[in-house]
Amino acid sequence: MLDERKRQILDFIIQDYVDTAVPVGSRTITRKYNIGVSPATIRNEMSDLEALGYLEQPHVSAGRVPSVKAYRLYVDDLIAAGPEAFEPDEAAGACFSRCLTQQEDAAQSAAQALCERTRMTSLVMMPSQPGMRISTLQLISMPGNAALLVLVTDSGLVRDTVLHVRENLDPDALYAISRSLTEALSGRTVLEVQHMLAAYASLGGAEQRVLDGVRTLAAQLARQSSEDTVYVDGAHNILNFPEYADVQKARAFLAVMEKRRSLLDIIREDRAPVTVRIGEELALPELCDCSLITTRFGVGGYHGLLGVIGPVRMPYRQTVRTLTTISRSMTELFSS
Amino acid sequence: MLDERKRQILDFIIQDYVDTAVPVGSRTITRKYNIGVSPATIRNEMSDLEALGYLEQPHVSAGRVPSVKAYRLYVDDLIAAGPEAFEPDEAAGACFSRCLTQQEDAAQSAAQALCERTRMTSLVMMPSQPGMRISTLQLISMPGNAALLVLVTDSGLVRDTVLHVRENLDPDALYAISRSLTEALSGRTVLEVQHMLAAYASLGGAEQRVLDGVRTLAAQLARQSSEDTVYVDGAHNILNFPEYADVQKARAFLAVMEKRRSLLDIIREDRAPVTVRIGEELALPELCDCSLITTRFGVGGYHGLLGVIGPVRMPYRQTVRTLTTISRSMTELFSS
DNA sequence: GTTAGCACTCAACCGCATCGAGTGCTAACA
DNA sequence: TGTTAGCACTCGATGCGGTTGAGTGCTAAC
Repeated sequence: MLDERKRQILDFIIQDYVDTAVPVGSRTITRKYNIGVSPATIRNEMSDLEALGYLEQPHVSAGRVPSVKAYRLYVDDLIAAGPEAFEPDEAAGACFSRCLTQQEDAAQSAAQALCERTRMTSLVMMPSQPGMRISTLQLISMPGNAALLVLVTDSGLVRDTVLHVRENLDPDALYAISRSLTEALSGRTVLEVQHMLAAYASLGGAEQRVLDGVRTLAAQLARQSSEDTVYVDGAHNILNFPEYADVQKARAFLAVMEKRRSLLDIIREDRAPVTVRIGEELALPELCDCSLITTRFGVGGYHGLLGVIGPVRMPYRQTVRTLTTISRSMTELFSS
Repeated sequence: MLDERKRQILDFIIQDYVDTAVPVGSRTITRKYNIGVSPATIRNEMSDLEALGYLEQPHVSAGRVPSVKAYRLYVDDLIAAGPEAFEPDEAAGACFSRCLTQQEDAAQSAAQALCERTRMTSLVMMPSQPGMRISTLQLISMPGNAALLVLVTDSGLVRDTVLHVRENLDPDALYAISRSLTEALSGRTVLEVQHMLAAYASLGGAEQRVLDGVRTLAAQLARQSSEDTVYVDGAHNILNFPEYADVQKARAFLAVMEKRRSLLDIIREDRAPVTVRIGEELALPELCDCSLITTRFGVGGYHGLLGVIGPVRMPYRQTVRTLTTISRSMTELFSS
């Protein structure tokens, strides 16, 4: 399609524009990248590239800017080699703490590491886990006539709540109750438990408190088991980019990041190891100057997504490296 | 000091400027607030108010803007009546969920409610709790050769971590270990526990894992017990104000909100039920266009702070109402 | 196929005039 | 003595024309 030189010039333009955010002129290219031809030749090539749809001119006396089609070409080449081709990003790996024991902590740590390293906006999607089952229930005595109810699921999720009881129960009694609760409910899905307990709505007394607590936690988990959750971090980093020097645009961007709903709708179906959406491909007017890269992590039945959102003019190669590195760490974490 | 009419004019100017963010001219006042004198008279009064330091002129042909001294006068009057004088802000109360069982959740919910209602930036400070003691330790069996270690302190804080053990321990055995752990460590401060366990650094095996887990949790709590923690929410709301239409300024603001350190240094010592800091009184150049209102909550030995940060031109009365309302809810929550 | 030369375009910048909101001052009035 | 109408003045905001300079497309020569 494109001959060698055109391709090289296009790559130079992408590279330069990603670095500087300034439209690239023919002289800039001859000066920065010694390519052995004069600006006039470059101009001819650039004119061809524009005719082919790879370049755009903001106005006639400005340099050229890569089009979405150009980024697409560049990115397709980049990821064609497969995620294995990316050498790990040590610095990103170092940001990510490996001694995390719970899903939520891991998701947040991954989001943090991603935006620490990329200086863009990161997102982590933990997929819904339908059919989540209860593994253990345990009551723990607390100071001040209270007890902590802890619920553990088969997938390793933990939720707790404080119950206020009238009399101070001794640990052995709490343990006995815990055992019978676990026996009664272990292996059931959180939805089943919710329905089962709806029947005991008016026992009264301490028993009622305990069952209400179980139901509350089951309800929380039921929501989690049916809804994908997204963590977003570093949304304010968008202010660092000249593309969002306009406060109105920045606000619109932040609003989208906050709602999360539309973000979820976009990424939910991603199945490829690496997916890149560029500019209008995102199909959200607020994000038309943005690109979104997502990678999958997880093993077996459990798959989540990591993503980075930044300006269309982003360092794709480096960002994919960072993402795949953190993805691998997450996969390791979840497979142990 | 100020005669009745001067005072009224000053209040009008503050009110109008808070609403519109536009310097207030003499004709605006006669038009909007029927005060029964001509613009010329207002001008004379405004000239006096400027000489007294209550008004400022951005430039000679603009209207007047209230000075920090004017806001100070206004605010001092406002809070002189004491926090009881503020009728509760029902709408704010409705944003705040009362069925929260843990400190962290409550703090976050309060921060959310505050910025939901004020559309500004909210902060919640939970003070350090030196001498925090361990109340209960409990191991709970988890699927996949793991155990959850839960630590409860005398102040009701809960921390947990997942331990990976080689063999799958049965619940009774875990309970027995929990009881002896609790017996050994209950009543000790988290610092003591940290030091005690440093001695057992190389037992090896499952025992080691458990002790390491306890030490990790104790270390987390030790940090929390010695450091005040601040929750910040809605920092991006600053973009809604024309004062921060400049992206550079907005970024500087967000950076301060992120670091938290300097925020903490400012509010840490607040003891009054309501404290208001206006503009330069905050002594941070990044916040020179901001005001900060804090209120105390809590009972007995436990006192935290709620705060709202917004432009100097903020609706002080309404904001104090919202803050005192949420403060009261928090106090109720903590006294139960 | 490449390149030097040249006319052309257009955003950015600057200076200048205009406009209008708002002021301070003065003199007249109640 | 306090209030007000009138008026000159100030100065930011807006708009306009000219200049500059980066960058282009085209043409002709190599």
